[in-house]
Amino acid sequence: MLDPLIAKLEGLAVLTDPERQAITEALTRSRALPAGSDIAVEGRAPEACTVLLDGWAARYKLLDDGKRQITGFLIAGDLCDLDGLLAGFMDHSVTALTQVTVAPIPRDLLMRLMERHPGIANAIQQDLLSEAAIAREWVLNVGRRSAYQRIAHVLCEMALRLERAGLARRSEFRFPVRQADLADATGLTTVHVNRTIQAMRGDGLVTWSGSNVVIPDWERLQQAGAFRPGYLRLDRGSRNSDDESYHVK
Amino acid sequence: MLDPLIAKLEGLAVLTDPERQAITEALTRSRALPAGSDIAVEGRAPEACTVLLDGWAARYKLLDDGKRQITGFLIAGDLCDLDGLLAGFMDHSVTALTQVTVAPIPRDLLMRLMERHPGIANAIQQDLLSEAAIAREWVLNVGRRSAYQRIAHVLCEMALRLERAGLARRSEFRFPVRQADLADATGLTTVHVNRTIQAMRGDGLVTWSGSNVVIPDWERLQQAGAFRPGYLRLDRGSRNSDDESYHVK
DNA sequence: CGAAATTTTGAGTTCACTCAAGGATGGTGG
DNA sequence: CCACCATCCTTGAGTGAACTCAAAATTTCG
Repeated sequence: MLDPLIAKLEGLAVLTDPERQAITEALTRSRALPAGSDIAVEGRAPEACTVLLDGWAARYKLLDDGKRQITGFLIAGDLCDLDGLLAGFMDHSVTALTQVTVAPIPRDLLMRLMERHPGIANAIQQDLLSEAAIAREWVLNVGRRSAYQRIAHVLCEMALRLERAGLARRSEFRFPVRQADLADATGLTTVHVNRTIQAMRGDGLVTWSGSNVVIPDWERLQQAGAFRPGYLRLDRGSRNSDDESYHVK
Repeated sequence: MLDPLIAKLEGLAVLTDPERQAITEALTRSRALPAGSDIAVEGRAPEACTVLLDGWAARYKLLDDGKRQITGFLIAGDLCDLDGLLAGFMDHSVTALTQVTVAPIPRDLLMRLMERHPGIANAIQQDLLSEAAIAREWVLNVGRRSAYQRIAHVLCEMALRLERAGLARRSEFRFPVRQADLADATGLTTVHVNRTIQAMRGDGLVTWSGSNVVIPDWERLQQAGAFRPGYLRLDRGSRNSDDESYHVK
């Protein structure tokens, strides 16, 4: 797993050997940042696309009164500020939830990669679409699900994303996110998140000690969270990755 | 305003004359749909990109228990299912809130337009980015704002989007959305939306009879909704529309 | 003009919040 | 290696914003 970015993009589109190699070559310098660092800041224009190679991060927005809403979690392979790079400014910030390793892909290099390698361009567009689909699902999560469902739903999403990225099995994984972060992701308070998690533990839905999550019964958790994985596009990569699949009769 | 699509795309990127003309030519057949029609359906793969030429529509997702969450409103010029077309399936549905006029751009034609006209390709990418930014803002709206703020925020967003599209002034516009729809957009119940609107009326924030909204004091509404318009990218179109703007020293 | 859809009002309830304090956990330096 | 401190998790008690259920008033539209 030298290159979680390749794994991620291959989940979205088909890459050729030269394309894989070009990506590997693009990731030269990497650096570590401590937990709490801002990887990207709302309002700024990134000069490079920051790839998260290790650790956990979160997209978030702040209100003037200090309230914070997390709009998505990022794991190894995710692109932190691709949208900001393409749009010319960040509409949100990205913070490191744990210590992270990140690598920049300079703007010009990224553009060249996309021009020369249609597979990369396609994968990147699919990634943007995927991020948007996740954001919409989160609107639903925060708007129409109960506290219990919201937390179960977030667990389901991250379990499947980690599994797809080859970083864990869905039944057992590290989830190094504080309850305060989870509260900001679900639109709840820390206290209520705590009580809800305890209820889930009581129901045998999860074992959750420290940052280790165990899911004894996937089906049950999925139902508890009213989770339908469609929006994650888990079956992509082979399909919809090039034009041909659209012309199937 | 024969072509709200051109107006919309020009708000996102710079178009050349041939590009504008190509867009006009792409919009041949248009058809009317009654309120309540589904313009796009979750899970399906659109064969054409549906342009909303007139009327109001909404993106939404349903839960099994019948709860509905609207994740965005669409007005004239907006692309209903571009993301579904590019991704190969819709992660959400789109419904007509009023009678609407829509025009399809067949998939192949759209692809050709994007290949031949970099300005169009760019504008479409910017549109996807803009949709994603709006979805993230809605996560914040539903997750961390009070009922009062949420409704004020939605009003602010739509006022500015209508104004940008040249469809109305921000101080006075038609907002043909039922309170039940607004409830589904803000994650509230109809009853509570009703009471909150009445409070806003009492505070003199809005005049709202039938579908006519008047905003006597924009500044005050903006503050009431903790609204910051950055995510709408109102000042784009001239900037960030091509590579050059990024190379400014 | 009348039926259907939408908005409005009333009364009681609940889920999630606030404020506050007590435990647990983990990292750091002596 | 242990003591200490900071951070995070947990618990308790009271509160409140938004919800539910139900019905009445109003608007819309055929």
